[in-house]
Amino acid sequence: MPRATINDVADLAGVSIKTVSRVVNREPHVRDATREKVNTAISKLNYRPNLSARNLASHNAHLIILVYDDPDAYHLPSAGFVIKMQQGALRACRSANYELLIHPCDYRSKDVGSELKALAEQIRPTGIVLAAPLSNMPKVVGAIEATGAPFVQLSPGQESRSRFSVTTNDREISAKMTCYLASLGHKKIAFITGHQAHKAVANRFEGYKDGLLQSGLKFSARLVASGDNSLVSGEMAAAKVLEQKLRPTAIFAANDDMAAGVMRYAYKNGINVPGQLSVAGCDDITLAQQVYPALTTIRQPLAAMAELAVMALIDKSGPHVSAKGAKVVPGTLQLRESTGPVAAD
Amino acid sequence: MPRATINDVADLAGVSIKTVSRVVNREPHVRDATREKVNTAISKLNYRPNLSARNLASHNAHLIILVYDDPDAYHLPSAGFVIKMQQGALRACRSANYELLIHPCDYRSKDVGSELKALAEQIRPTGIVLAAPLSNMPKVVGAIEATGAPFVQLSPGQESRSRFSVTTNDREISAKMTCYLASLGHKKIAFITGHQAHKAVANRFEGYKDGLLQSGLKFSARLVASGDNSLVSGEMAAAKVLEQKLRPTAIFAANDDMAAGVMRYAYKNGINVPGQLSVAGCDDITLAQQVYPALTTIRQPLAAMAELAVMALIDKSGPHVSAKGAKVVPGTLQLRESTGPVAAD
DNA sequence: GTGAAAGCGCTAACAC
DNA sequence: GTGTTAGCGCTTTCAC
Repeated sequence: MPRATINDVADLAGVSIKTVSRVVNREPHVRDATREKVNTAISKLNYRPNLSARNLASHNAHLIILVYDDPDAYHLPSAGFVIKMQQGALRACRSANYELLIHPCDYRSKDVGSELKALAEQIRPTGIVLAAPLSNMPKVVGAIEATGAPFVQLSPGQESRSRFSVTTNDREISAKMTCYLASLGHKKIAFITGHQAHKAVANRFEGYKDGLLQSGLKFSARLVASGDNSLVSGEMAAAKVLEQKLRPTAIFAANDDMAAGVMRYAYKNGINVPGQLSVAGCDDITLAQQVYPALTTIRQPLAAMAELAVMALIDKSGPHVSAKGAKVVPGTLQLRESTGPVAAD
Repeated sequence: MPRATINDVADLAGVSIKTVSRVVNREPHVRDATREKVNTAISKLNYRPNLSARNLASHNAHLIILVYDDPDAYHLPSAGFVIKMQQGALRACRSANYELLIHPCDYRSKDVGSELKALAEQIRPTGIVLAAPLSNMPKVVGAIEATGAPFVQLSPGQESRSRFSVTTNDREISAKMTCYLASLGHKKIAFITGHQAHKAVANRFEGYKDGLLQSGLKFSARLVASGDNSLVSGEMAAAKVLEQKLRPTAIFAANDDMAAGVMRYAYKNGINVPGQLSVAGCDDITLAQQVYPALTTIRQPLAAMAELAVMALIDKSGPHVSAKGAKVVPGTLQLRESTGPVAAD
């Protein structure tokens, strides 16, 4: 049987289609009795509004596009990271009866800009959520801005006063983690930096330096190694900082994957964690609880951030894209088993 | 500026909108010269067809819904598992200019059936891809079937002749893995079963038994422990089979998460892998290469399966939903470092 | 409070 | 080969 239309409902309820439309869209100015009649007809006919028709007439696709770097293309976002984002975005979409379209892409491709431009023009979504590191690439942001589609940047690394973004307190919380390690008695705390393209991750390095300062510790370049956010790079960075005279007793990695790499190095080389070496990460992805011992890390409120971003796009109440500026959802320390007091010499 | 419509293009090219429509949809019966003119106008105006209008007129949403169990709700699908599925589905969608809508849900909820029914009726997608374990729940499958929406079951565990499904050779390949372990000299090979709801995972247990038979080994219930697909359950299952007199020298887990749990147990208890214990998993999720030593496992061609499922929904050529029956995409053994020859006594 | 009429931008069916 | 004419099912505008 063909699906019931707004006309069928109107006929059955003995009203005009406009009234049905009002009821469906929860508009005011409908008498309760009328509303009742219409609702009865709706459920009797099992009526559901046709989205395409609604979108065509209202010039609103009722659709959000979530754009992020493809976990397969490189090792930037881990699968758990993406899933968390999707969950937050979906939560917001569902509560407002919007649909979510996902669009992973390769941030390294020359054409991301035009690819996303075409996407926005083709779909004409209600809004776009742009995840890091795409959110901190001027070419990408510029391309989307040019289409006129409303968009929110997730963790752009550096806020723009003229756009709307949602971030977390990377720098502050990283300082706090560093202070925590120092409070355990660690004097030589190494840091593994993350991927170049990812500005938000770079902020964590600044936080590390802040933390050293706050704890009265001296910064040493020899206690810093660079990674690219991947587990292997963490493993190699661990080798670099641990195979030298100035040997750290704690390592703080800019993300969990690299921290897991550090633990893998420790395991291979018979170094006890946290007995001989404390390890801390950042993000709190699933992996953090799968490694042994479970990883002390910084819980990044990714789902909440994505949810807030979508809300800003679709909700009239609450913070709105048009407001510009940055909304900060603070992260928190997750103390687990991979960190402990410094060993007596 | 408002977006160009098909009328603008027709005007500029000096043809009718129908001709423009033909060019856009790559229909035949258009002279090359005319096509050329239209294409020029299209790019000059940067014209993109309005999807809502197209869908409304053509009664096709050009949209696929991917339904799977929410990784957050329980520990059934790991994030990597979901991402792989999404990637395959997206690949197929993009090549055909379809959009993908994701819909994670909780398979344990009483209302999944009606939830999915409402979804299908509301969106009226071109088709639905239903992942395991939802794909093997009669209530869920029945609800979707009732809407009349075309759908494909992913790994339903047991094939139906009256529906279309895409599966992998769980049983055969698990037998092969068991034989491989036996070929390394292992005589006592334990198995950790997976989650009840997941029929496809149960097939792996059958494959394990087949493999024992093929290798001339005897099945013993004491070498079997049950898990629920989660890492912790694998850890507990390892404890069960290893803390007994009939101690296995190899453990084959029905998925990678549980295999990682086994390795975690081994690590905690000073058991060398693969020196004293060989460990094998199934799925080949990212985690398999993140644990140390890297996990020998069965590579499940999840992306390929999802891609094939979507193709069946949208592509006229190639296998089509209407064909019914099951398409099998074979898995393969991934030999890594967690398995080795049995230790001399 | 409610309704009538006019589209939204496209495809389908059929004419030429 | 190409064009004309009707809708698709809804929202919008404005009248009452």
